[in-house]
Amino acid sequence: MENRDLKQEVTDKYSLRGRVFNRIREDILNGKYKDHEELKEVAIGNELGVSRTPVREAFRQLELEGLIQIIPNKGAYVTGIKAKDIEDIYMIRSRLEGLCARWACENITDEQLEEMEEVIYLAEFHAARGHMEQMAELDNRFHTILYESCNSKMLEHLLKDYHQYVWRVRQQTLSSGRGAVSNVEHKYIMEAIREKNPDKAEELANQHMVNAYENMVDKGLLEMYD
Amino acid sequence: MENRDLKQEVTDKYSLRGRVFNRIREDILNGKYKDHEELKEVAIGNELGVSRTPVREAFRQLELEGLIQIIPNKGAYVTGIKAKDIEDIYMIRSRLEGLCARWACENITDEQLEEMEEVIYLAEFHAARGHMEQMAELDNRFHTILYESCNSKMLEHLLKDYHQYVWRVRQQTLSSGRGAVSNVEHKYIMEAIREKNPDKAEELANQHMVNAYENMVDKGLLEMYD
DNA sequence: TTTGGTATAATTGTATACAATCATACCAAC
DNA sequence: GTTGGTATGATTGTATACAATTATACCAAA
Repeated sequence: MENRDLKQEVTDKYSLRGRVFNRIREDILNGKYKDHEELKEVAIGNELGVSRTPVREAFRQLELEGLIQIIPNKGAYVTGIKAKDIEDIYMIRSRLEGLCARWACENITDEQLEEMEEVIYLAEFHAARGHMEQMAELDNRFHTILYESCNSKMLEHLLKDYHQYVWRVRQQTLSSGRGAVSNVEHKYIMEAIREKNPDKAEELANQHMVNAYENMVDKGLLEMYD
Repeated sequence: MENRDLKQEVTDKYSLRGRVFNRIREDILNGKYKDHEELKEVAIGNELGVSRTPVREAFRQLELEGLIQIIPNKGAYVTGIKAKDIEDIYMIRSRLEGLCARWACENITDEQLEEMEEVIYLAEFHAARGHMEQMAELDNRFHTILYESCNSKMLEHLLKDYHQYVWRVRQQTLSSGRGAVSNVEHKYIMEAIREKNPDKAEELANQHMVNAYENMVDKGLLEMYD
């Protein structure tokens, strides 16, 4: 399973199926295809200039990702993200990011720790100036480093999936004033990891997710998802 | 996403792709296809009496399940389960079963609680008589009820996936004398859920998984996976 | 013997053709 | 008007044909 993500990346870049998969995934996450909308193989094939075969294969993958539902002999329907899904994902992530931070305590490399510190330092800078674009990018980088530092391809893959899945919601969260607070929490998590305190790291990372979710609820950012 | 599993089941039963998918999945989990073995589309198609198309679609799903790795223009290779994967899964499950038990406290129905109690009662009976087959089945039922009682399709689906994934290992665990102990832990979890004590339920379910894993390590059941 | 290259075979990637299933429209019987 | 059924069209399921890529075998040159 090592290199799985790398190979996947290669596939996505060079095969028609991979390009179709990414395209539809983005279109769903960005709201081009709305909830319950039917995706027809020929229509999408024509739109992207490919035949039905790669489209069908992409559909099978999208189904397992939970983004569409395929009803045999009927069709493929978009499974829009709902407020309940977001809540579930954030709670699941809270437990798993906690576990990830715990494992990072014994597996993180010096290079990763250094990069984390740099990311947090940079984020302080951009938070003070309200640079939302950069904040989103740095938040991404912090979590990606954390996921990769736990030495578990299983957990890393799972967390990256969920992270992607709620991407659109996270954008809004960060641009709603929580960026600075979030970054302070990142700093505390990093410090717990650096001092190899797994209980503290797990608890902080766990709480970090709960806070992020509660912020979204308070700001009413989930009301549009029902 | 409601009914996703149901529909999936229908697909698996009646479509060639579904049958191919299940068949290969089983063959990998049961060790017929060994680690790093190459799966060829035509060979498997001939063996099952179908063309390459349903085989290819099944491959795409198996890849996302992590059971095979597809290298573009080269082939599909079995990703054998490794001892490290099992450890990761059990630790991930420990956190998630804990969360599941917590949610069950406020969402479980009276019928589900009753069925749980029946399962535990029956398991006491069979444990005393060393009926391994029945113990495995009842363990399955307990966890399935628990997963379905949390009112989260997301978490339910995730836990069912992992549960399936480590199925073979679990068989051996239960037939190694832990069945009775495991069932007592089930009873405590159920009681915590019945008295609506989420903190206790989460902690007990969490520890239940850790215990199951440590038992496997002690009994040396993981040594064959490297 | 080793190395390099070319031809051939094997395998996957994609497109298309045909079969099976499902949705719709229309008409007849009541 | 409503119900039931049949015919038609649309859509998915599967098989197959062809293209592109990769692996293998063999031979020639060093």
